Amino acid sequence: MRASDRAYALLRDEILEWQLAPGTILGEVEQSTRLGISRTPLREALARLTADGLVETQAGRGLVVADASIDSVAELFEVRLPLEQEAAALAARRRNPHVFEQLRREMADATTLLADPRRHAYYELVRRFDEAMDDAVQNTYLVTALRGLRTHLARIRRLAHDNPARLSAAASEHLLIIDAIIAGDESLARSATAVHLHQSLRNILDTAQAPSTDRTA
Amino acid sequence: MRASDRAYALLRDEILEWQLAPGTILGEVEQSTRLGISRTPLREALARLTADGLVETQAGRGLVVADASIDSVAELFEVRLPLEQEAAALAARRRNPHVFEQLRREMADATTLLADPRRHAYYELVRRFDEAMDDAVQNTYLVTALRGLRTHLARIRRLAHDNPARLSAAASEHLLIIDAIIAGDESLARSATAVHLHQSLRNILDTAQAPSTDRTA
DNA sequence: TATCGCCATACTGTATACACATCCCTGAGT
DNA sequence: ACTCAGGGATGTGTATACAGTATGGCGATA
Repeated sequence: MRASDRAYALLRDEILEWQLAPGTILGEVEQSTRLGISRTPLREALARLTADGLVETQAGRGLVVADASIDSVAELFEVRLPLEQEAAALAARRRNPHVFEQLRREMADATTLLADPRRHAYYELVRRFDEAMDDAVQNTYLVTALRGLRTHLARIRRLAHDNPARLSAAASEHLLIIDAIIAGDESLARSATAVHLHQSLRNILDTAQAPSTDRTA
Repeated sequence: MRASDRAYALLRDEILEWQLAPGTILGEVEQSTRLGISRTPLREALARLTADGLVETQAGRGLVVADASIDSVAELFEVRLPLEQEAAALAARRRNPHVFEQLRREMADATTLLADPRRHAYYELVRRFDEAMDDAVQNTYLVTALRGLRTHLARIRRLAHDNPARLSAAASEHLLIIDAIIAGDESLARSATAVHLHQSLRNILDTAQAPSTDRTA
């Protein structure tokens, strides 16, 4: 693997996991030294992160980790809703039923996966669901747009907390979306997606650490 | 201006204007020599173009200009419709009326602008309309997604042809969208956007050079 | 004659050196 | 004491050199 790829993946992870806080200055010399590579591949990594919107050029200070707060989650969902709805509708139209029937079986068993306190298997299942959607949609522009949103969502999600009850409910919502896709019911796919995103947003806002003002622990 | 910026802007223009055909191999040495810069800034430009989706890595051949054909325009509009609709609705909700009232006056005069056979002023007006929308929407994620789509649309548009009749009709459609935004009518903004995109797509498909099969001149 | 293997070449990926701009700190003058 | 100018240091942008890898051609052998 290329050094620039490793640098990109590492910095991306660190930003998404808030190990690099918003506003952190990303000096080329400092970061390349830290990662044990030269400035050339590091610059390439920073360029990609900038294109992703995870890094911004702040006048005078050079590149900094892009700002992010719970306030932007509403903005994010404003775009996510129409895109995920369209994706679900297109998936319902073009899906391979077998793929989603398999996912349906696994999602119906989600309770089992949620027994694990780390919930690794559950998140992996959701990831495979997203992947199956991307594949079924057969629209590279849509998938590209959704990927960008998911990146930012992953970062902001870290400010909120999942609990087993919410994840169990989310699994049920996913199940309905999958049913709609299998049935080829575009209208239901849109509605079920709207429901899921609504509940997801509510959970994030309800469990979020307070924005701007310090939380009173 | 940085050399990498110039290289990016130039290559981007050449790709959008089909001076660099899809599949063209972009060798680093060849291109950096042609543009009179070293490989370092050229690589940065190519990285940005890759992020834009205008350049792809083709296994074995390195970087090539991304494929594009009239076939992908349907895909493009599948994403464009929900995004532009949401943008129009948000703009109707958050707009500054004065900005759009000014645009309305100019758009109502579009016939005058269309007298110029190069239609420079007309395209400039449409560009300012898009800009006003982006500003009114107040959602960076949505604007980013739309910008990406517009880039690809600009490239594919070159395969079709505008005529004065179509542009005049398009101006009327824009006018209705602007009216809806000024009135704060989100529903009408969505519908008027759907109408405009439908007609726009139809025009592109009707006037497009034949896809895949050679046109019989 | 066809296929396999080897060698030369070309190109990408990385490191490093250099040029230029900018910002901050210090010192002197008002 | 405050301000402005100069200089040093730090950092980005670009060029170039070097290393490693992959590819294409050519030759030899079956």
